[in-house]
Amino acid sequence: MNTKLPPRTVERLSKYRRLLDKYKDLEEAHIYSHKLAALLNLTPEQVRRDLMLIGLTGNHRKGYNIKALIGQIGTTIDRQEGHRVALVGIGNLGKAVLGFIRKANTKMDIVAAFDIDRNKVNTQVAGVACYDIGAAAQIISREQIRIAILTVPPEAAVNTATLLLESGIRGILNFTSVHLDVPPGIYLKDYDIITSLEEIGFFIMD
Amino acid sequence: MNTKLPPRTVERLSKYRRLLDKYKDLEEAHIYSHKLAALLNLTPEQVRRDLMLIGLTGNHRKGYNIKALIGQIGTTIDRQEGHRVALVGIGNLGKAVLGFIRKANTKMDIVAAFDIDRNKVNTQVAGVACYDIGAAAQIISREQIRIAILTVPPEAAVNTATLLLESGIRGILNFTSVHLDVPPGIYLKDYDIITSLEEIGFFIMD
DNA sequence: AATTTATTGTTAATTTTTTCACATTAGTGA
DNA sequence: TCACTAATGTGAAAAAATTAACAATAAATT
Repeated sequence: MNTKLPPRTVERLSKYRRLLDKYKDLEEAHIYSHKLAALLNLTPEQVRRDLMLIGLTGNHRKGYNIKALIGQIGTTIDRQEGHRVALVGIGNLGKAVLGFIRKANTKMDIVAAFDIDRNKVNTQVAGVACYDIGAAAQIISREQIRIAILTVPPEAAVNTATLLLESGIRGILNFTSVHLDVPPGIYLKDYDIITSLEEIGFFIMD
Repeated sequence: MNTKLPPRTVERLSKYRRLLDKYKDLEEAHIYSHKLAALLNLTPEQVRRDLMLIGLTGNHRKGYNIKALIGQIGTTIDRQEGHRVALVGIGNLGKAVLGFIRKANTKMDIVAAFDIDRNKVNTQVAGVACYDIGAAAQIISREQIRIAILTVPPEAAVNTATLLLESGIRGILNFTSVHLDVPPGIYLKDYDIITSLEEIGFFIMD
């Protein structure tokens, strides 16, 4: 588990696996770098380099063994015991995230969800126990949760994030479009829909 | 409107504006590159270079004028007439996207939504007219929509995307985690929640 | 068994992006 | 008015990421 992999490579490895997961029981046992590249709008060189970086070696004639590839990506980017994740904010976006993860066959397990809505607290949402945000510190600690997905309304973002960090969260996927100030050692990843859209707007030619 | 801006710069410009939009009527009239950098986890040099690239010039003593900054980013990355956008797939994620855009004060206007659910078709969802996906070609052409946000279930992704492209869509923001094959000239941007999570999982230290 | 072919593995070159370093400069205050 | 301070603006250097190029090679073919 080499922490020196470039972030872009880690992202692509995750994508290779997710794509090939669909292929693994069907079709061919092997795949060429150029095929994989075409399926993900990358170059074959990039694919080969990524696989080289995780010490995976292909067959000069048949390409890469799909199961070996999935396995090697797993031993590289997964933690053996998986990751225990909290979903914080069970609105439309939160529910959508639950749906994605449930289908995805990943080592990321959502083991608790938090909200302030009394109608949601103490129920199950898509099979996940939902707690009041006030219980977050206790549950996160008890359940040893290290990653949080933040899908609360923007006005709640900063306070909620502070609470999460105090509770032992080490990584946050922040969908709130609010800037979060996190101390060193915490891995924060922001995603902002508007930014993505505006980028598309700029680059489409008219 | 210089099409030669690096994609990263365009992303950051969008973020500067979104952040400063909140500041523009309050507080100071100016902001320093180091302040802006701190607010977005960037370096001051990066901020200054980005602003330099769009021809914006600051005051050596006061920093950058916030309104001028917002204005200049707008003339650089916005199309004057705005962008007409379709939301395709009105599930949880689709509704969440609607919410974000409604709040965001952006030039991206969602002017139509599509679904196959009879309960949604011919209603308004968050103020947006909802049509049957079968009417997409007609509506997209009539409304001159150029950008689509794809939030349909994965099994519908490829066919829906094909339909969109045939209808004149030039840019797609794809949330389906399904690979889309698009011809040159079409700007495709993928976002995959699982990939983001797995990246966090890899980089948090334990 | 030798030849051909198409692919991998990897070094080198290139391009892109970020950071450094510092001259320039607008305002401050002695 | 004249230094002083704390910014900006930007060329140059460095780092990161991608792409090109091609030797090595595994299988298929003759």
